[in-house]
Amino acid sequence: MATNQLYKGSLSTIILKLLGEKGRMYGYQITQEVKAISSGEYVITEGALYPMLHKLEAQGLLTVEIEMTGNRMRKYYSITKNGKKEVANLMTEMESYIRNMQSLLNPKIDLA
Amino acid sequence: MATNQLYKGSLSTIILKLLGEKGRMYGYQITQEVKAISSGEYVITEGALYPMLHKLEAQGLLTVEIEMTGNRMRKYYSITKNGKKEVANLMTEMESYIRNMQSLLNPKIDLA
DNA sequence: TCTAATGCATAAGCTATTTATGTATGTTTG
DNA sequence: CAAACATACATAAATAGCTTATGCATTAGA
Repeated sequence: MATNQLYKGSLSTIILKLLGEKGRMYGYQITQEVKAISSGEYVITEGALYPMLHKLEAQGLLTVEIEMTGNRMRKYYSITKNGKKEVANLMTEMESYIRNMQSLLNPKIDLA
Repeated sequence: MATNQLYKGSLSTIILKLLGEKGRMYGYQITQEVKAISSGEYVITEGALYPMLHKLEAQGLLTVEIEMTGNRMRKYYSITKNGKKEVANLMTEMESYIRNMQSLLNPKIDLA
């Protein structure tokens, strides 16, 4: 990973939002989806993903169902009611963050 | 700090960009400026600020001049040529981050 | 005169992450 | 058909970027 540090702190927001939009997804699928949407610029590492999924489940924001595709296990995650509340808060924080960054970093806003 | 984790990783970008725009600033002044611009939503702690200023100086991205205002010390920082190169890279990364977040979190973009 | 603000600094601890492994199945390719 | 790569889960150690806590000193305000 020669990538930048900016994505730190946004993983839970991304996971919850994605599950809120797309319905059930399994871990590996989330990594592929995020990589695709970000044009390969954000690659979620497994060491970050799986502990985060377990944490969100432990917090009651996600539920999990294990399914077998042939001999291969998949753990499908879905967002809970509390998860939906939480994602709304996280989205507000993200919007506020982006707004503040734009203020801080683009002082040349055209107010004309 | 009950604040969110999203600001992690953006401190160096903010400092360098601010110094690139405003010219010389001292540490405390940076914290006040950032707090004001973000409407109090981003408060840089001293424990984060000063080590970062020292790090950026050690990397040759900032230079420092000590001045006395009466009996009170101020350390004025200015951006170097290498700092300007670096801030350009960091800005590109920030723009890319924000673009990717908007793709990931606002799937309902009007393409109409 | 006590408190808050200004202005610097560092050390310990926390937390989200990266890096490094590990296990196992399925698919592609030389 | 064997090796490499993709799929799919998992965890532990190390790292990075902070927060929290503390310290010192000057200045302004209640």
